[in-house]
Amino acid sequence: MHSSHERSLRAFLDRLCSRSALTVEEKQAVLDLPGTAIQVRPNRDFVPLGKRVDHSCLVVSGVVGRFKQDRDGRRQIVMLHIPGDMCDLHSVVEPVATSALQALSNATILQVPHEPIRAAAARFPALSLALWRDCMVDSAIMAEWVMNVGRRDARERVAHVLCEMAIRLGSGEQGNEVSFELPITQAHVADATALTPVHVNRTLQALRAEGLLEWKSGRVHLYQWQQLKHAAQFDPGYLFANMKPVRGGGERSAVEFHRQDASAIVVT
Amino acid sequence: MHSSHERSLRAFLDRLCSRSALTVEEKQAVLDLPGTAIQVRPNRDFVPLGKRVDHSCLVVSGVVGRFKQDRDGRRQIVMLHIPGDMCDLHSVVEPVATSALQALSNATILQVPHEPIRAAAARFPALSLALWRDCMVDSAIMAEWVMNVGRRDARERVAHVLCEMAIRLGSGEQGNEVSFELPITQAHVADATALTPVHVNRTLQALRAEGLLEWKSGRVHLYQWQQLKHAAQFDPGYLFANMKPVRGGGERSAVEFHRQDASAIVVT
DNA sequence: CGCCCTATTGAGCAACTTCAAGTACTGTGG
DNA sequence: CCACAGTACTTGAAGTTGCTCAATAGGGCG
Repeated sequence: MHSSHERSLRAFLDRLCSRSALTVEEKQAVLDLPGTAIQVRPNRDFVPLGKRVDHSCLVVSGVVGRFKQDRDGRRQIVMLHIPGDMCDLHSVVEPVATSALQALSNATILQVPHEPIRAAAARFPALSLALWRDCMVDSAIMAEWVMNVGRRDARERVAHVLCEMAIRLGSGEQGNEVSFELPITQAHVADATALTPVHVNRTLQALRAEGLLEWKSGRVHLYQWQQLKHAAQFDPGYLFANMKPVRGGGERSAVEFHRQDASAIVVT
Repeated sequence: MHSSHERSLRAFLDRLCSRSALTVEEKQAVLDLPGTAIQVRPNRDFVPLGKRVDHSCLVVSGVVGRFKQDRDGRRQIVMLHIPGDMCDLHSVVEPVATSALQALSNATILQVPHEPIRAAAARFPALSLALWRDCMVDSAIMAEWVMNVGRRDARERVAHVLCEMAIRLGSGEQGNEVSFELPITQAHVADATALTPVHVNRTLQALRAEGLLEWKSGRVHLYQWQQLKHAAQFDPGYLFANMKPVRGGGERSAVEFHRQDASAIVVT
């Protein structure tokens, strides 16, 4: 029991540490957070719209979507969350949910109460900044999604989402090829890209026909990573993957500044 | 000189205090922040994409847009910022800009260096949470924009943006009527709603023909607020306006919980 | 084997775009 | 005070992308 709980928190800690340098004590404070694991069914809100919550939801396994819905039933996924994401971290400072959370596949969620998170943040200012920073990466992703859904055509949109998932899941590239598990349906892709399921289907067929990808039984193969990136107009800078973790706010000496600037946030 | 500088910071402090309860010392720490005011020309980046910045930009006057652009020149505004917004606050924890900042009208910006902000945040944990919370409101707005641009039709999109601006600008309602200054062009609305300028024009004409609004020489009149809200499917909860400011993370006793829940974030 | 969910296909349609021209502001200099 | 220039706004007609509706095929599981 306890070991799986700690493994889940470690995934979250790894996420934090990929962008923020933390001390041993700060890391331990994260690993010491309490939490209760729950199983959630696909396609049912586990955090409904407008709900005031007193815990954040760490995705342990599965894929989670943040949903908006209007009175006509039109749905939009505004964010996808993968294992290691604290999909609800913002609720630490703003506990009223402005979008619903729903699993897209069977998923395990670790509910981490806000109080201990706030206590740790208050005790370690650098940890507070790390959590804040994590939220800002999600924010940068949503900004990119506004662009994706607003200005790109169907082909670019679908390709872009897949490129993003490839990077966020840390899929190992082998040459020009990338592959990863993505246990979601075409209808979910439609909700994420603001297309209809029918059109997502046709778009995927076209990409498949070009030999750019394959997607069956929950596994995506991107056969021509460079070409797909280009087709999607995908520039991974906004994901802040592969960056050098920074301590505190990211302040740096003039020397460091020059040394690092050229290679900042470059992901091939 | 100094009095205008302090007035600008006070606008930002008011924004913070509308959602976060701060002590006198914390408030003073905000007002004591240094900054240099600059004038920026419309339609030219004052923070370019990919730039590493060491200050945040407080909008003193005018309207500022966060822009994404692709290699074909298609543009998307992912966020609008109004006076009192620290449009760049996220750069305190993530100094590399993933979108460009551009004024839409003549604007005055107060550049506030990161270092003193971080120092104040480290000294006052509640202030740190308040800043974080402010960023999360922007994040909630962007989530709503994904929905706006993704799933709503032209009429709803345009109406929704105007409703949002009405609330954020704190426009006084008189009965069913709202009015506010919005010094931006139809082309900017097109960039924000992911439409073409031509179609924005036609959409505004239709709304005007219905008697829902008037927009001339930079002033917007919404004549039928309730009807427009309905037409836009606008629910202002995501703006966290008119909420009761919370201390720290927003933790509350069970008693408070019940007392407040019913009236939380209700904006008519 | 049969059910349910997901994926696929086809045909007609609608919303929004594109291109291209023309009109009305707004501010500036004479 | 008017003429001019530049920007913003408006109009029309034709073209496309993606939607809607509806039906069929495939795949996993009890």
